[in-house]
Amino acid sequence: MRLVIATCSVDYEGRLTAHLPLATRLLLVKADGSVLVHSDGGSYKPLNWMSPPCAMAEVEPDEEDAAEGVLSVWNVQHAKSEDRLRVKIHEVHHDTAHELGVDPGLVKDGVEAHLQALLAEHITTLGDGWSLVRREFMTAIGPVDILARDPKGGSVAIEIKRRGEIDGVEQLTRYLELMNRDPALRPVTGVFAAQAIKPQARTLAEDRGIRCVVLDYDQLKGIDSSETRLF
Amino acid sequence: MRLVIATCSVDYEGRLTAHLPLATRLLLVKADGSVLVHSDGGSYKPLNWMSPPCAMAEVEPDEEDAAEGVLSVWNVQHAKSEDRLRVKIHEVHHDTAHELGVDPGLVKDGVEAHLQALLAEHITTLGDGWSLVRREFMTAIGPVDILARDPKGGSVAIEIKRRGEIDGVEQLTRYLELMNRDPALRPVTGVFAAQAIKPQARTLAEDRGIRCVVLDYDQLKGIDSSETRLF
DNA sequence: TTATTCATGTCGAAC
DNA sequence: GTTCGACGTGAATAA
Repeated sequence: MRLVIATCSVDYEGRLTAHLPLATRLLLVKADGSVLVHSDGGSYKPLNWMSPPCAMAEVEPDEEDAAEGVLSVWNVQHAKSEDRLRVKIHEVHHDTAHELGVDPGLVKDGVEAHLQALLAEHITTLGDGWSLVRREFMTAIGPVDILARDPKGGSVAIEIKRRGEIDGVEQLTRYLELMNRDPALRPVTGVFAAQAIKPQARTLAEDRGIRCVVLDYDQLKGIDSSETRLF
Repeated sequence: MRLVIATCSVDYEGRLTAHLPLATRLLLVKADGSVLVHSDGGSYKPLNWMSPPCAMAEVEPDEEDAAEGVLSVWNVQHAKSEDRLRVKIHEVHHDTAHELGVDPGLVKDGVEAHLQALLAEHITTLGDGWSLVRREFMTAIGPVDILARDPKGGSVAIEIKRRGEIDGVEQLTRYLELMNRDPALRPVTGVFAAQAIKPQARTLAEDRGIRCVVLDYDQLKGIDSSETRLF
């Protein structure tokens, strides 16, 4: 990993065209050749970048650039597309390289899969007499998160999202439409479950007869650990 | 901006829980207090991070951590949420700080708005005899990108995306459903226009009688500049 | 402020 | 390799 603090201008050409005027920035060159251009603020997203696979070539500036004070030009070319990043360096304030080795990677917890497991385990969160049929119930257009049975024995398709938005309702609607064509399954009703449901998504869901349920992740986890404690 | 190369472990707690085992990484502390943890590969996305507004406090390790070789602990706390990042530093290989100043920011070109303007200007790309009614035609659930008239005088709602995916078809479908309830507008047909259309989106659109059109950005731009050159 | 949509999205997993 | 959906999505823009 190479760290360069430099006064530079940057141009990107690819899926769009973008330009960064002359200013002092961090240029980060990773072992795989990828380049990030960071300012001293904003978010984790660089001002400009090139993703791997790519190759970085440091070349002499042409006459015109040299006359404008450019010391060096970095041409970063993506290996599989026409995306190209060009960094014109006017002044270098810092330039070091470091050996980091391969990173062991991130361990995550708390995402949709976990929500699905918790709700499947505690399906009675939806009401007394509910039972789990199966998780990841396969249909022609993909798996429904949970297939359950309500107290009256009716089939219920449950779509789980961390954030309940309109596209989740559309997804569940497509599943329901398909499943209700199957004589062996129908009638199938829907439940849209999420940690938070946007008003527009709720309106659309309820308009289509889909029940909306807000899940409390900590509470579901709490049920889990309190039950575990009993045994 | 502070650049630290350190052997460290990192824990994030917030919208999810994540852990990074001990390894050598770049720790980037920006002027606003935000922290990025980068490995020497992957993409522009850090392994872990804290977005502003946040505060970073460097504290002494507790006895247990110290016994495991921790020299220093960074507690990074988000100002408006419970999100917290904790970096346990075992060894520092590099530590420098740099003044960068405020960045003038990025200048972009070539996004959806531009596509919309180009297609509106060259609506006959869709066929001879087509005419523009208006851009951003307002409906109760939001603006339709372009409302046009086909050679037979029929109203056409056009949805433009850079990449045509299923949610764009759903969006257009909702517009069409709504507009076809209006006696003053109906019948309204649909065109789904994008620089590239995913097969699944195309299938869904055509199944619903929506015409799919692939836009060539460079060609549209070319028409533009060649016309300009004539006058 | 909230709500919605865009993104050079990125990323991972199924197919 | 391609397609698909999730993301600590983030960021900008409109309401």
